[in-house]
Amino acid sequence: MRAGAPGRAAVELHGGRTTAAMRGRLLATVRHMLRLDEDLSGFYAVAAADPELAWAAGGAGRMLRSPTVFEDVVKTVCTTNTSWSATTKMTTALVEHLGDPAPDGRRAFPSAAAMAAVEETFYREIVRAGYRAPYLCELADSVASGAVDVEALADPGLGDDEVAARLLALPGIGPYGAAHVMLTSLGRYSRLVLDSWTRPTYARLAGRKTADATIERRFRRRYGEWAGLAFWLYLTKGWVQ
DNA sequence: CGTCCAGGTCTAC
DNA sequence: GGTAGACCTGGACGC
Repeated sequence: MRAGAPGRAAVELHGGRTTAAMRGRLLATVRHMLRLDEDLSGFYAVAAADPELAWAAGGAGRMLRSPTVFEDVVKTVCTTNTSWSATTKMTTALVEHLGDPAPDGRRAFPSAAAMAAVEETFYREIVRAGYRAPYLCELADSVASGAVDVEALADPGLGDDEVAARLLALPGIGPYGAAHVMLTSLGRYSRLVLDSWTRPTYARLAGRKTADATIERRFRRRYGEWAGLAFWLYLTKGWVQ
């Protein structure tokens, strides 16, 4: 995927021939990943009245997500207590060793079944996941066996509290991970992602160090169910402006 | 070469 | 319910 003309994105296909059905599925996946059908008008209505976030009301806030919730959960575990370079190395190793290969040799992110088929030593020695190795094994096993259905967390019929509780029950997912998966993968914007990057970034922008509870109160008061998205955009304004 | 720590979580008080 | 300590790894940093 690459940027096309303003307001457009282009998808490049590598490898063999494609059928209309394949292209249809690909388009649906890309729409899903880019969250093109998301309705953020409720958020924009509030943001427009906020001098700090009025810029976002022009169309910001579509969080890129993976094709599956499982992939986002695994990647999120690989962001915890480590550097971004290590995160990319871990996820790259998963793809290179367990991913389903395409005709051109490129590989997709592995399925839960593929991840469940290898031993814990694979995650330690090849993926270099360290103490996360047993978390990744248990996660893959429970999803592959059907004991846990992480895709079901996208069900709009579920409340945020219920979804958060189920995410927190997953191995390697704590408050940060749950908030991160909810914001990026599930389109649930109420939780603030508080971690070693967002805290100091907020402190810098706000001009002073602030307790988590205070930050949450500020954003919840003004943005309610959109608090997490508002917080994220407040922090990342510099990325796009 | 030792220490610290990076987009935290879990366990045991 | 809140809070120390341990936890893999590897790059950055001070010595």
